[in-house]
Amino acid sequence: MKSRPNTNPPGRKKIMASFSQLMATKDFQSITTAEIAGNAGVTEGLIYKYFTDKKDLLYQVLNQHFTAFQALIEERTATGKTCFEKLETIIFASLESYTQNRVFARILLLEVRNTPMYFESCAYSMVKKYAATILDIISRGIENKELKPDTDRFLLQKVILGAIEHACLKQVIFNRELDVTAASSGIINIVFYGVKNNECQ
Amino acid sequence: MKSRPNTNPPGRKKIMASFSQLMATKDFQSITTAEIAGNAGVTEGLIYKYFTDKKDLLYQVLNQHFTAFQALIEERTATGKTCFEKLETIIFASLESYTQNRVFARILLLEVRNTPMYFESCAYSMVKKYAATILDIISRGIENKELKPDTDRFLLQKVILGAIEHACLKQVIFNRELDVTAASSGIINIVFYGVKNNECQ
DNA sequence: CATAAAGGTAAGTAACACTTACTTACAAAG
DNA sequence: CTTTGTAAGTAAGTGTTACTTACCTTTATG
Repeated sequence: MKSRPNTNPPGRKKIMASFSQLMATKDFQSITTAEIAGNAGVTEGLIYKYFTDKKDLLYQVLNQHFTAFQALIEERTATGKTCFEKLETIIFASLESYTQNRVFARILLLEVRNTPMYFESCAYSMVKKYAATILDIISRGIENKELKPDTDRFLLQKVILGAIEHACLKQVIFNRELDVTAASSGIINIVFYGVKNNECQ
Repeated sequence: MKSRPNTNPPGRKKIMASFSQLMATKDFQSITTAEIAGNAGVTEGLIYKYFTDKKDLLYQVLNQHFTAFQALIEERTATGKTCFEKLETIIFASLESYTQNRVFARILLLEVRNTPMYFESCAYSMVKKYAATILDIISRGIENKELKPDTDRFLLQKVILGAIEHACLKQVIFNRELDVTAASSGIINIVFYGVKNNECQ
């Protein structure tokens, strides 16, 4: 009675790949299970051997992408020194990931949030971990006096998260190009130095 | 042959009201056309006399809410004097609307963006108008030297839009309370003055 | 080699968005 | 007062599609 190693069966991999490929050109709703199966070269029933739901398939694909993304983030932010540098790195990496992997971005920013079930999925816990990373950098920035002591950590976190999303939202939706470097340095400059003009007029 | 006035038939109104009511407790996908009709006291077929689609119904309801919202925004921003005040007003009004009208917020922030069709709807042109209002305030702020001359207007617009959204996203999703005053003044302070600590340490 | 479990298939089902063909109300024109 | 054209509303389908159930096939090991 051997407990077979948790191998990822070829059918399962094919289904996820097929689905990812379809998501590159169509939205979730208009992709049918028949289409996913046909494109993967398996039967429709097999989808439900590995995924409870069509939505579950979506979450699993998102989770797969997010796992790679989170690893990248953690690796890169380890090297940064100041709070400023770390936040710029994380913003840059986020925007870069979103623009280089439009499927990932489209799923995360446009397709999953409409279902309550998502917020109980493992994909969402990855998002929470990502958000926590940002919050942690902010907290340390306050501690070492790099940031103003009365900074609202949670609000700053939300401003940064929102800025990242909206900086690439239009580009992701309409498949346009984005200058990642300019956007990330622009965001971090606004948030750090503010936009108020202090020069004498 | 009298051209009857463009009256809004009772059936149409009942359908929109019924749908709005259902959206308060359920997500779009799990609301059925039979449910909408039953709750409205009409037959299913009538929905398709007034709306091309279930999605079209969603957009029309959103548009209705947004029209009221945009009127509010325009009325209030007229009174503000400085760029700072105007932006604070618009952020406050947005957050207030989102928290007071959760259905509107849920539709706008979570339910519509997943379909390409939305971006051709009249509801989306309202959103563009709203975003243009913010951009206009920023542009004037740069002109009259209230904002730094090298401010990236479009990026600042995105930071503000993103901040508004993320400031209330969690509250909208999980139906929690939000301190609108604290959030809006917090956002505007971060964006105007920045979070960098300039005090001598 | 028996067998148990995982990998995979094929046919079917229920639900639901949307259609079609029809009826009723009603406001003017003749 | 009748005719007529149109808008409001109904009732009974229909095709598609997500999901199920029962079944076959391969493989690995006790």
